[in-house]
Amino acid sequence: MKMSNHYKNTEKHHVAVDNIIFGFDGNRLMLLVVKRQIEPCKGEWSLMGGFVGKNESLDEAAARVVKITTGLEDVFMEQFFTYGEVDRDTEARTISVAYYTLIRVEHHDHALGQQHGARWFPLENLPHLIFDHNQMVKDALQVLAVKTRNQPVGFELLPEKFTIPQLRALYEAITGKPLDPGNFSKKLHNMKLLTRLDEKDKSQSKKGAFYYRFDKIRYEELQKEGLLFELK
Amino acid sequence: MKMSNHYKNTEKHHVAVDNIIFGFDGNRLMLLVVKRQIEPCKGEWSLMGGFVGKNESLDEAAARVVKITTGLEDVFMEQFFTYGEVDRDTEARTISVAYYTLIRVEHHDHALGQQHGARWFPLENLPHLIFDHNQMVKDALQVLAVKTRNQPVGFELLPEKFTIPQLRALYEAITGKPLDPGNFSKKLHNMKLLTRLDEKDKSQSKKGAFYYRFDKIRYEELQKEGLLFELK
DNA sequence: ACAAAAGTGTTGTGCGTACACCCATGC
DNA sequence: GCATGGGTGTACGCACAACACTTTTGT
Repeated sequence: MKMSNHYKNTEKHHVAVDNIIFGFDGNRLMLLVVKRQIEPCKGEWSLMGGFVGKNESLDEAAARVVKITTGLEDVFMEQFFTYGEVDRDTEARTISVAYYTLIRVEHHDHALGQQHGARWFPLENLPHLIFDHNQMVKDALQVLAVKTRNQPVGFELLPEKFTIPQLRALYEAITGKPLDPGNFSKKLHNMKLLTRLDEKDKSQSKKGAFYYRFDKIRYEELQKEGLLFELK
Repeated sequence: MKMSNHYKNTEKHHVAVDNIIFGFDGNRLMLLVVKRQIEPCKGEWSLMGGFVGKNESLDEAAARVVKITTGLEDVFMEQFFTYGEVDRDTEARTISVAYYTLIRVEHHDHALGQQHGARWFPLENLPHLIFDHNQMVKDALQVLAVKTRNQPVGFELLPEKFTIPQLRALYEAITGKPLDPGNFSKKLHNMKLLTRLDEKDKSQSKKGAFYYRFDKIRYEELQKEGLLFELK
């Protein structure tokens, strides 16, 4: 353990991570929020978050809070902004590094969730959240919407097997705008990131929509070639 | 002053801001770095940064460090990532919120800069910087390059009056790729964001290139209409 | 006259959009 | 057989890339 410290006279701050955890129920984009377990604002709705530990990186802290409520590891997660207004936390100055996370709702451990007062809300019908958490959600959604335009984000939110109309519904939920079914379908096929299965979902139509799987291998190949991130 | 504090048993951390300050000398993209004035690594090259004060927001801290070395206020500045690996600072755990800033080199107060050991380096010829600062520069440049594709960033780096070839050189420096002079020129005119002056710069060619001014009013109009940020 | 850079014109191509139309099937 | 959503085909336009070509003027 190091003894001398040239920074010892400089201010220290509470640092938290807050995680905007998105899910998708097939129609609507959902958000996982929790009943806050500590004062202040104990019992109010809040994003899932936590203080950054002494020997824990930011990414580790963000992953930790996801695991606590959902039981999931290795999920898609991205830091997007750090909130540092002096008075954002009513108790004491806290700087919060915000992440958003995309998970499959059905993978999530509901028992564990309930234990921690977690609950899914549809995005368009969120309760009031503490501090600046509602703003964080808005910002996260916007970042997600921008990403969507250039990158095939969103597969993380769907089941292993999904239909193109399901994927379209997800994109409509993210961007808030209707998409042309035909064009969407063709675009996806052009990307060649999906593998069609010999099975149809007939719950939505008589004809039925083919199930697909996301072709991760091909995705990684394309990324290596830099084709996806490149807007040309 | 609040006495009770429910967070009092939670860890606190040093929090810094580091600012990637870009400038442009007409040909090359430049970076402002300083000789570090505190231990550890005193005397080594470093990004301009500082610890976040007790009653100071992150944005305020980032603006403060810009002003210290350049004398400038109200510059274009954007937070882009927070670095929180446990060992990134060799002295003590420090979480750093990184910003990038675009300034006009000629506006910058050189005397003030020298006083603080500041110096401009061309981006392609940077010295070794402390900690993860070289990585920060890389990341900042990539963010800037992505932004460039959808938004007319970069005017902040040029003088009031500039020629289209100058602007093109800047974009080439940011993206690292050559651009077609003719197409670039036409594209800019189509945007209608520039006002042509009755004056030419003949230093680069016999024919001379017209000077332009950035039409901020028109820019703000377009932004309001959401035309610029929209990739459609 | 010539060189050299600024800038315009011309054409091809690929992609997104709009939308008509065909397909499969349960009722 | 008809309604319903899934999916294909087609036509148009725009934005961009490629590049030939004109303009300007110092030497």
